[in-house]
Amino acid sequence: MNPLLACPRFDLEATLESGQFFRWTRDGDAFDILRGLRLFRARQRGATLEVQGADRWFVREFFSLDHDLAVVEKGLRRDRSLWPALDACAGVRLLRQDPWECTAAFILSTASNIPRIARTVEAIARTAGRPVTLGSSAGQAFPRPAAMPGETALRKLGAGFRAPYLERAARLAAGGLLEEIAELDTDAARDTLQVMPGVGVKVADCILLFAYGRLDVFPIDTWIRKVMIRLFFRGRRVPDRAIRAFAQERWGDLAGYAQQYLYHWSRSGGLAFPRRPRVVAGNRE
DNA sequence: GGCCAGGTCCAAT
DNA sequence: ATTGGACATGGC
Repeated sequence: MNPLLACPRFDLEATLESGQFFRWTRDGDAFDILRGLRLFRARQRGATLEVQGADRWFVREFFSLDHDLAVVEKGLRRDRSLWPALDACAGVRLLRQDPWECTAAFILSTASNIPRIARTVEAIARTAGRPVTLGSSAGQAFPRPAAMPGETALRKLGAGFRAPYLERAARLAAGGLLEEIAELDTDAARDTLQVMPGVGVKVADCILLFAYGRLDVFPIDTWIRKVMIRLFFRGRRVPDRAIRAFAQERWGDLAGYAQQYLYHWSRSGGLAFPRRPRVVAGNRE
């Protein structure tokens, strides 16, 4: 009844903690995961994944266990500058999230932070989502576009200035906008996503990378900008398009993984950004 | 308390 | 085409 599946080069915990997905909780050595309308539980033992509440196919798809991380790592290792990030992110995979859920979360992500995004997403689900259960644990799925609360309610739930964006985006999603995306090439898909209010280049790229498996996109946020400028542009300010062009040319279809590793690594304190020189007891650090 | 936060929108160069 | 400020809310 509980599927076991092989998961070579996979780190469940690190993947969930890498900031791409917000609907999970830890329960001892297991994780409760809400993906779309499904609640399932996963526990990793070495290269084996034990799952309750979802079939193998669903889990394999969600965790992108079909991605060949050996190829990803080998390709990215050509860049010495990526070694620390690669070492820190072994087994981190890009997920295939529910497109609407991912869209909503990243509309909420603008000028915010992970704990707050997760909190607001959770609040919306508690208010408007369908109850889902798995054995003794229970949760609420994130509401489908048509069931999203209105602007006023979203504000009360902590969406802030993003509330009207989210409401209008939900309307567009309910009209089928997100179903078109899969059929389009990446540039057209990005343009189409940006029709939704609150979705600019960065958010669109996150959606493409985290929900549609477009591994060639390279979302640039403040962390990535900082780390890329430091690693590859000698600390000189450059426009985002220069960073994108660089990533695209350098990493191609691996750019998405490069981004995720750089993001997770830098955010977990990896780069050891030189702190402002501190003067301590007359000694300079 | 002011500043910044997984940006985007809009108006003014 | 590029640049600057506003936008809610919360944490430090």
